[in-house]
Amino acid sequence: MSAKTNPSLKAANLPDKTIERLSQYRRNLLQCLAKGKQHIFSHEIAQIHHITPVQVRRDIMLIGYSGTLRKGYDVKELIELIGNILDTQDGLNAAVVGVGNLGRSLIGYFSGKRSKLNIVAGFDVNPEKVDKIYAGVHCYPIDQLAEVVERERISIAILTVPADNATEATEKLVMAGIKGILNFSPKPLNVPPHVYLEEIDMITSLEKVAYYVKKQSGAE
Amino acid sequence: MSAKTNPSLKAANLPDKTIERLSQYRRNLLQCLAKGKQHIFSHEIAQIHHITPVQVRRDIMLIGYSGTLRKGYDVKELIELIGNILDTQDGLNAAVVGVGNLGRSLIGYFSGKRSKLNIVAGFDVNPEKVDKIYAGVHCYPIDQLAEVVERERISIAILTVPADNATEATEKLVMAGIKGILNFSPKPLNVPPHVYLEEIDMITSLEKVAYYVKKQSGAE
DNA sequence: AATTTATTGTTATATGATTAACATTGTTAT
DNA sequence: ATAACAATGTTAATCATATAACAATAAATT
Repeated sequence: MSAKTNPSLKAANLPDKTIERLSQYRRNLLQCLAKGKQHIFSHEIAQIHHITPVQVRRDIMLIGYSGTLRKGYDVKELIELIGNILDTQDGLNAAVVGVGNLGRSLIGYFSGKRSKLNIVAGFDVNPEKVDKIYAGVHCYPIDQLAEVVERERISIAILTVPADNATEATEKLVMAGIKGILNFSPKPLNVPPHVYLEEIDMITSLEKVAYYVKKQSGAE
Repeated sequence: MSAKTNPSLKAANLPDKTIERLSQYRRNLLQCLAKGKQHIFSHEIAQIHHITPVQVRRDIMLIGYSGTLRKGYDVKELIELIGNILDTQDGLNAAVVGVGNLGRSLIGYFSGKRSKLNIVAGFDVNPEKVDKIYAGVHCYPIDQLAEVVERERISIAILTVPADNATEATEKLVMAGIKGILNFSPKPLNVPPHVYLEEIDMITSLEKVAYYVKKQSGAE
């Protein structure tokens, strides 16, 4: 592929926020497609996501796709193109580390949904959970982490252990060669630069809601 | 209170990201305090959270607090001041709507942790869950929502219902007078402008991790 | 055929957030 | 007492993101 015409090169530096929105666009585009909708306008996408049509068009521009005037974007093509950006050809495997309520909720959520992003293992310290199957996902003991990560080609970890175990678990994940971590624990984690870390801080999010509720309620 | 000296007025327009960080600072400051640490430098806070000391000082400046040279910030005072920003005097009550794995995980997480932000009720459509107690939280049927929200003075909803029920549940929440929603469902929700909406999109976050893992792994 | 309209695609501007630069000042060392 | 230092506090510059302005054009209308 020549550098000039390679669209993935153009997409090499997509803004972070655009990546997030592409994921969200795709989810809804899939629903549109399921409903038989073949074309969609930027303002329709915008309305669904409560953003401006310009933003939608800009995002789509950045991934190098073009719609047709007066007809909008071809839903199927757009989905495919977003897939080219977000997915790998062979898909990636993920593991849930910490099979508590949250971990099981995530397993249930993903099981069988995406073909390009699969949860293929769970890990837990609790012997009662080990070797059980949760929504089709086998739960292994933590000390088999390195072994299973290699065998199942797991590159992503979803960290849902209690705060006190988060640091230790992270070290093991890094040692095992994990490439990306989605951290739900409220502890700031230390990972080397080649491991991508994404945080979901539910407590902070809730406190933020509280802050804005307070603010709107005529302040103190 | 004069406008000039009222610190809450100054704090009226704190950046969104600062609010998030304040919540995170506080969590760790509480731990520091528990360990007996009475003073802390900006670079220490920064190291914990993997950000720059300048950012920390700037955030603290914005809330109108001052440390002492060579000694850093008084941990206790800083915690208190962050509390003034984030908390209300009497605290706020929250409800978990959708008592599945995710909902229960959140209930378990918060139960008895924060005095200023309490989960006081759960709601679910499943008759088997109704009137059960989860980690001290009573689960009500959805059709008692308005009633219980008023009685328990609930202003915040944590929405953890399946995607298909999210829109309907949101309407009911808005009708019931909820002031802020923390939405875990992957559906874009429609709320009037006086209701603050914060989204946690776990699927998008995971797809983002996948994207960056792909990107780092030598592309394609 | 000419004009209007509805839409996309792109460039320019504005806003928001982070980082850098630097000014300030107690404390320690000489 | 003076100088050097280690920290804070603030202003300025840079960077990222979103919004606004507008250019282009195919389709519909007259």
